[in-house]
Amino acid sequence: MRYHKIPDETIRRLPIYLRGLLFSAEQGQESISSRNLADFLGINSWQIRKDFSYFGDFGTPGVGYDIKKLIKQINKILKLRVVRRAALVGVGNLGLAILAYPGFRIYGFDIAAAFDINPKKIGRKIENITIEDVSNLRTLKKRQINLAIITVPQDAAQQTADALVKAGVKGILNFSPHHITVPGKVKVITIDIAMDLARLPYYMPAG
Amino acid sequence: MRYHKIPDETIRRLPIYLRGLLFSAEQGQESISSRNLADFLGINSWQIRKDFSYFGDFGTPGVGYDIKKLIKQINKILKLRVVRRAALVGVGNLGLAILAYPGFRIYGFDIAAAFDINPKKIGRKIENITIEDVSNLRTLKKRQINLAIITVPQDAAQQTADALVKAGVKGILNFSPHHITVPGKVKVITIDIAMDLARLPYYMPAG
DNA sequence: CTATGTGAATTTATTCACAGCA
DNA sequence: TGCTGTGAATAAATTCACATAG
Repeated sequence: MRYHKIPDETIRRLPIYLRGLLFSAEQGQESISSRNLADFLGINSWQIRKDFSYFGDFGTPGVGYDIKKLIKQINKILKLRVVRRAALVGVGNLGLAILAYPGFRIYGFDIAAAFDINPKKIGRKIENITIEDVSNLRTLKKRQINLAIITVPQDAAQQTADALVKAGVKGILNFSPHHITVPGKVKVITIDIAMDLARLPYYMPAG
Repeated sequence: MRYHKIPDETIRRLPIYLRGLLFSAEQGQESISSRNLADFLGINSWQIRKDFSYFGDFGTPGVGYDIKKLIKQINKILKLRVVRRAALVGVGNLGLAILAYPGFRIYGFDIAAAFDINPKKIGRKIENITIEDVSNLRTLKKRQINLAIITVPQDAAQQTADALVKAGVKGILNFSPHHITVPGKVKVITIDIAMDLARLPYYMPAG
């Protein structure tokens, strides 16, 4: 299996592994067994071993996996080795929460700019970032920002995406609960934070 | 295929369909073809037809699907027909954003209570909800709240979950980027809003 | 002629079971 | 003995192609 393409589902799990490995590294551990990592993350150990087997040799039988090497390799696969600058568009409640959310840093992301359409918000400084008018979006290319997070109301999502694509953005994380259409070169991941709640009752015992 | 179990992946997509169907209904449409729904949601039309085929007969060849019937049926499957009351624990930035987020209502959720550990926040009123001390969590059972949303810092996630389970909660949407362990009867869905961003670079063209 | 509904084919992912190494 | 790594087996999901109904 060594030289096969890494399955999409494995790619989806890599950030989860990364989180667990970074935590273990922080604790001073140097290696971890698939079993221990499994318990910590709530994933099966054979799933972890299988996933890791798609790339390289990081484990020592009887001991476990070399944490540092594994972190390095996962970062390489996910192309996270360089710090990536991202722009946030829409500084409403959700936008504010994302600006303040510490979790982006551990994956190497730096939210470097924030935009809004509301004149009252423009110029305000949040988390060391000065909010700019959306008309400034076209400066993103020069500023070497090619990732964006959309947190605008859903009826503004598509036009925001259009402006971002025009500004040279190549990846969009869309928190507006609305599908957006972009040229094939641009990758979009859409998240509706309410949607996951919607399938919780299905899995809950009757009552 | 009519009488088979609905695949988990289909269940995951049902809330997406619901969103599209509710939008179409709002526009005054009475039926919609798999193709139109597909374009709107960014999903393949054959995937939609296959998914719908797992339950009942809602389509008319040459016309499309009956929107109202379909909404009713999806709500029934997801057990969303009754308004469900949910509690939110952790009124930080993300918690505030979720309290203000309108998207929960369309799936029939009502965030009916909010809790925090910080005495300065307790008693404050946000979106018509008075923030209570976490020690009040044990009143949830009496108040018939059996769903909860966790937005506390990650080191407090497990103990929050424990308190929720003790209070009779049966489903948890966990926004703390940390796996939590609960008895088998309780369903947990964990979301890390940064994690999805982490796999964006992998799918982006080089540059 | 348009659009559903579904068996069958294909692809993809998960799970198992165990050989082999430290 | 403990834990990795991986072929093989199983399961699940996607995609196709087309018969069928309005």
